[in-house]
Amino acid sequence: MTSPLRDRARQMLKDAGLYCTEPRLAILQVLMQAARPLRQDQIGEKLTLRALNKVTVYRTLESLIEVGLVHRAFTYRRAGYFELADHCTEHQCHPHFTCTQCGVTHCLTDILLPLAKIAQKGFVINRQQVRLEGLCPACA
Amino acid sequence: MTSPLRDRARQMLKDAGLYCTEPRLAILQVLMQAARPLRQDQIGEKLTLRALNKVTVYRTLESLIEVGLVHRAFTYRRAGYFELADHCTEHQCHPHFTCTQCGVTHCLTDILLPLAKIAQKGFVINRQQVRLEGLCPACA
DNA sequence: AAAAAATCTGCAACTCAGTTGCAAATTCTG
DNA sequence: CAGAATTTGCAACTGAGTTGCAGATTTTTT
Repeated sequence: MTSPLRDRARQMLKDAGLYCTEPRLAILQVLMQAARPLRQDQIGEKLTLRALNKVTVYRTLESLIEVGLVHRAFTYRRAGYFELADHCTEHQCHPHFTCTQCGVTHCLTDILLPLAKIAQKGFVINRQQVRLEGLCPACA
Repeated sequence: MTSPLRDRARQMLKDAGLYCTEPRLAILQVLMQAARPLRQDQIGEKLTLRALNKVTVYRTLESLIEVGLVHRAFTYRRAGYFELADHCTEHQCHPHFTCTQCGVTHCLTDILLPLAKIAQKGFVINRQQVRLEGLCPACA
């Protein structure tokens, strides 16, 4: 029960200082083969060897995130926050910067993405959102 | 019970072709005065005239989104999706493009934001995520 | 301005993602 | 291999967001 993929996963866990357990190996392998961000339940479905309790999946993901092997990805649905579309054009919204200290959101209007470059490659953009988090000048 | 803010809200609803109701006026006004994206419960708390059922708040936000007056904003927590951090440096993750048709996520490595420009203004960036949605070349 | 039509609101009950406490199982260390 | 440290699974829970439906409100029609 070994494979190059599995060995790489094992090494990643070792390097990160995490216990090398079956659930972690399995989940890491699923993510390494994924072509897109996956939800907890989608990860569960892709597990071949044995089913894992969803609590385990969530906790495993949490540890993998903690050591920097995995991160969370956004989607428009289930975003949880709402704001006026005020400063946004049809397909593009000004990049936002949210200060993790004071919570205020700044609109960085001059840091727009070079959309033309993307369109040039044949991508049709229907929704764009850029989000930055950190400390604003006042809190830094 | 009228004010410039309220009048603007009223006009926005009218222009959008929505019934001009008390809950919609109230919620729109809250969002117009907000310095940051708000959750449903935070919006509820800021309502001064009268309390609104959370179902009403959610449905109102949904209609406002439908007509383009409001949009959803991301946060790292509660993102719901997970992916390997593989291609990401410490504070910066490659811009992602997700095709709404086939669901595949592409990494657009050469469309990075000019981070230096932002740092120059005194912002400290701890987390950055750029997400694009639309049609990929194969699906367009 | 009243009545009819269209739409919206609130309630109660529900679904579904994600969390918590704890005992049993697994992994690492010496 | 034994003991210590950590992880896993279960069951039960929390909290965001949804649904059906009856009653209320807004707009349109006359």
